[in-house]
Amino acid sequence: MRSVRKRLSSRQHNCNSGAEMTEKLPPVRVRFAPSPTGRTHLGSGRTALYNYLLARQTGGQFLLRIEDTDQKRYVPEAEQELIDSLHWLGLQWDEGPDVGGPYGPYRQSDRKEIYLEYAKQLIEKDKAYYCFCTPERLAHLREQQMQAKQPTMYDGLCRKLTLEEALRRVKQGEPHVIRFKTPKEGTITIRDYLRGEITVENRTIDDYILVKSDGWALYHLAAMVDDQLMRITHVLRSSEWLSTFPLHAHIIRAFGWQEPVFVHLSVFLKPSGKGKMSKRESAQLLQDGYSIFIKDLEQLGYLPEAVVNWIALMGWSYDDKTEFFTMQDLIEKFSLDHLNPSPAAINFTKFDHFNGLHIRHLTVEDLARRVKPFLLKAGLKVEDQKLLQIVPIIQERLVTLDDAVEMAGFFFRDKLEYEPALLVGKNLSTRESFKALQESHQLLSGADFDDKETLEISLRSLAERMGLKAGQLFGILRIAVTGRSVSPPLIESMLILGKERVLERVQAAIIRLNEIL
RNA sequence: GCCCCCAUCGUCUAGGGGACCAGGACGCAGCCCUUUCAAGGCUAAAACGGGGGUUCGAAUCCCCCUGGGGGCACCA
Repeated sequence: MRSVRKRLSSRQHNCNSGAEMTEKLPPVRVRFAPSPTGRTHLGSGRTALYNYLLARQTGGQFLLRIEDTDQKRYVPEAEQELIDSLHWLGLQWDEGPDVGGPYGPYRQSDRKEIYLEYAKQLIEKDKAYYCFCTPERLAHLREQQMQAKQPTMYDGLCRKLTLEEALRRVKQGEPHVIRFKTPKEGTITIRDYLRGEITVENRTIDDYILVKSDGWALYHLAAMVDDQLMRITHVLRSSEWLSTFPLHAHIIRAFGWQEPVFVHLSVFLKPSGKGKMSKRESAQLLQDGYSIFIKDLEQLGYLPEAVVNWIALMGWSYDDKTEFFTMQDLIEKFSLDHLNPSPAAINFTKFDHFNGLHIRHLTVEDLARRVKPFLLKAGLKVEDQKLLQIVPIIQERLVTLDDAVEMAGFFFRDKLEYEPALLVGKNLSTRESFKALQESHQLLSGADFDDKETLEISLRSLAERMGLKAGQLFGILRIAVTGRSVSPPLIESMLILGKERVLERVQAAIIRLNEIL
């Protein structure tokens, strides 16, 4: 059963007399807390999006918190890419490292002392302890446990130390970490919004390290402290965190804090549905014109609107038919209650469909504005006035913005390149095709290029007079005028191109065909 | 190996015990429209992983199996 509403209603049935309704939440405080260690991908984008939607819908706040406590893995470019990606998607945060806010700093590397302070509180409460075991001993221990087919966890050696003894060794400068003192008996019951209650035996939860020997806190401590201090009400995060969720609950309870609502979002699987995306597969994807990295998508000619619509629907649905959503629609309609806990395979073909859909929803001016950089990048000399005329005839044919280069490039090129043999019409001889071009040129020279209907009628009657099908004639002219066997509608293209250039091109075609006659 | 989560067409999904010989979308196939390609319209093929329960009745609730996924760091 995938619907969460059902779980909730059965749970709340007793106190609710069964009158279950989807109600709007009071204002939430939510956060997106990425670690700038690599490129920003679709999964992060979706997590950020859902958080953002919830904040906007309820009139709450959306915060950006940078989780950079691990200096070894920090990549400066990653943070810039992250920010660019979120902006491109249209997500703005209310509080964050760049915009500030009342609960800062929003960069964990600026909060080192805070975490240390809270770690010490836990030690005082006997909920954490100093551990002096070396990484070597730990690695060795793990190896032994693996071999013995035992669960791999800390054996609790330093847990037995008295606080006095530990403090003495700390004072002597002995390297140490701080570990959480997980209860070893009983169970803990935690609640994930999508999955309901999960009960775990405490003995399966490790004494995780909270503070490393270099004094930096690990995620488990830092994130819990920050969420509390920043007054976070709902934590929407990747389900990769589900396995450490019991630990997190223990930490929160050890402080005596109230737990935010936890929502663990399903992960994205690679298109085959077998496992997460790997480096190698990402490279292959790019070859095919796709990418899981948001920044790449922009360059490949995808619309942020389409990305948002697409990823919103991977793991969430509104009803049994609506599929087109703008950001505004999503803000209004998004609900935690229609989230799907099972993993979803990424489907780029569907993404293409959404991109086309959103392209078709753009105004002509907007689409022209967005297509232009792609044409320029291809080295085309774009005239704005002409582009505005072209856009309506290519709009419904574009899958990505980049497609415009192939589709409309002929409007902006001086010379067309194509195989002369293409000028031979379907089921026609070279001579017949040559004749058709000559006749066309003559007709076009005297034609009026202001009216589509008239021009089309004249060309059709020319075809008829020559005993050709309209399609045969149009096919030849299409090559002559656009250089392609597939193009936007021919007559409209000719009108936009203008009489002079059309005649030039037909003339050039006659010459070329003459060469292979 | 250990722990946890998940399970409806190929894929994304609808499904709140009877309204379901399971609905929508992408893709695929066919047809219509048509100067090519699209877009649009119509039609088709396509799923409740298996086994046990509970119930008058199960895609829906429970258990087991199987399959899939995630985690098991002085990463996040």
